[in-house]
Amino acid sequence: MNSEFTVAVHSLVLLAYLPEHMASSETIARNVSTNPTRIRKIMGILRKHGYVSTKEGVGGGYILNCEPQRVTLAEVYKAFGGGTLKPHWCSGNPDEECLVSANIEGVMDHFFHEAEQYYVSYLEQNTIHSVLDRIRLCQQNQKKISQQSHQVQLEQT
Amino acid sequence: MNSEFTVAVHSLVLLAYLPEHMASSETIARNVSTNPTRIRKIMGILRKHGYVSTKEGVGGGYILNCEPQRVTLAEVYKAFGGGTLKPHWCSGNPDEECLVSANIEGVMDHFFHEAEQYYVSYLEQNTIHSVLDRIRLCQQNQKKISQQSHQVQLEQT
DNA sequence: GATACTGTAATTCTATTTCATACAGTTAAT
DNA sequence: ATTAACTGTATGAAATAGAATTACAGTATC
Repeated sequence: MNSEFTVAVHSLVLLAYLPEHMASSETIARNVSTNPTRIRKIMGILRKHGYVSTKEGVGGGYILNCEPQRVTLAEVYKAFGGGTLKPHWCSGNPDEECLVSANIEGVMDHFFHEAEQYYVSYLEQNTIHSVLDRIRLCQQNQKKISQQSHQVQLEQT
Repeated sequence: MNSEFTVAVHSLVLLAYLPEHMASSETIARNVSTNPTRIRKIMGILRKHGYVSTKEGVGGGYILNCEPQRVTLAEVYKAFGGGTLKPHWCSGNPDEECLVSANIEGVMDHFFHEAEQYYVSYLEQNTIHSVLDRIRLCQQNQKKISQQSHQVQLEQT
C-alpha cells in the first residue's frame, strides 16, 4: 500500500503546528523524510480539496486553509481515492465453470468495500487536530519520564 | 498489500463448497488462479490453526476441518498476521528536533492499529459460510437475469 | 520402488512505490 | 528586466514488495 495518506496527514498536522506560517515543499519534505516532488504532488491534491493554499514564486509554499478541528482523517483518506483495503491481486477467474472461482472476485470486492466503510467510520472520529493533540501528549509523557528519572537520581544520592 | 488473506478465504470457501472432498494444491491453485507452491504455503498456515487437515502422499491434499459457520473472516485475517492497514513506508524521523516529525510515526501507528480493530470487528460479522452464501446468491441472480432475457425474447417474438 | 502428493527453501520475474532529475511557469526583490 | 526561490508536472531510475518458478526432501499409496 502506498503512503500518500500518511504523508498528507503528516503535512497537514505540520502546517497546523506552524500556524500562519508558510512552509516550502522542501521544508515539509525534510520533516516528512521524503523528497519535495512527492510533497508537491500530494499538496496539489490537498489544494484541490481546499485544505491548503499554495503560493508560487519567491517566499511561496503551502499554508493551512482549514480548521484542524473540522477536517477528519476520513476526508483526507477519501481525497486520495480510498480503496486501500482491497489488494491489487485478486483470486478466481470469471470464465471458470466453478461457481466459487467465477464469483469470488465480486464477492470479495463486496466485503472489502463494506469493510472500508467501517474503516472510514473510524477515521471520521479523528481529525488533524486530534492527531496533533496526540503528538503533544508524547512530549508531555517524555517530560514526565525525564522528571521521574531525575527524581530517582536525586533519591539515589 | 499482499493477498494471502484473499487466497486463504477463497481456499476455505472452495473446500466448504466441496465437502468431504480432498483437493490437491494444484486443484486449488487452478481455482484460485495461482501456483501450487503459494497454495501449499497458505494451507500450511491454515493447518497450523486447525482450519484444514492435510494428507501427504498419493491421493493426498487438503480437506476442511472446521464448520464454515463458525469460522469468521476475522480469525482467518488474524491467522495471517494482520497489520495490513499500516503502510510499509512511514513518515517522520525520531531524531528530529521537531515534535511532529519525531512523534508522527508512533501516533500514526496508534491510529492504524485502532482502525484495524474496526476493520476486524467487521470481519467478525462474516464467516466462510456467509461468503459461500453470497457466491450462491450470484448464481441465483444470474439465473433470474437469464430467465428475464429469455422472457424478453419470447415477448419479442 | 514408482507415483502422487505435501513441505519448504531459494531464485527469478513482475508490479508497485519511492526517489531523482529536469524544466516550464510564477512571484518577489534588486 | 534579470535573477532567485518557489510551485506544477512529466519522465525515468532505483528500491521494495509481491507472485511465480524451480528444485528437492519427506511421506503415503499402489
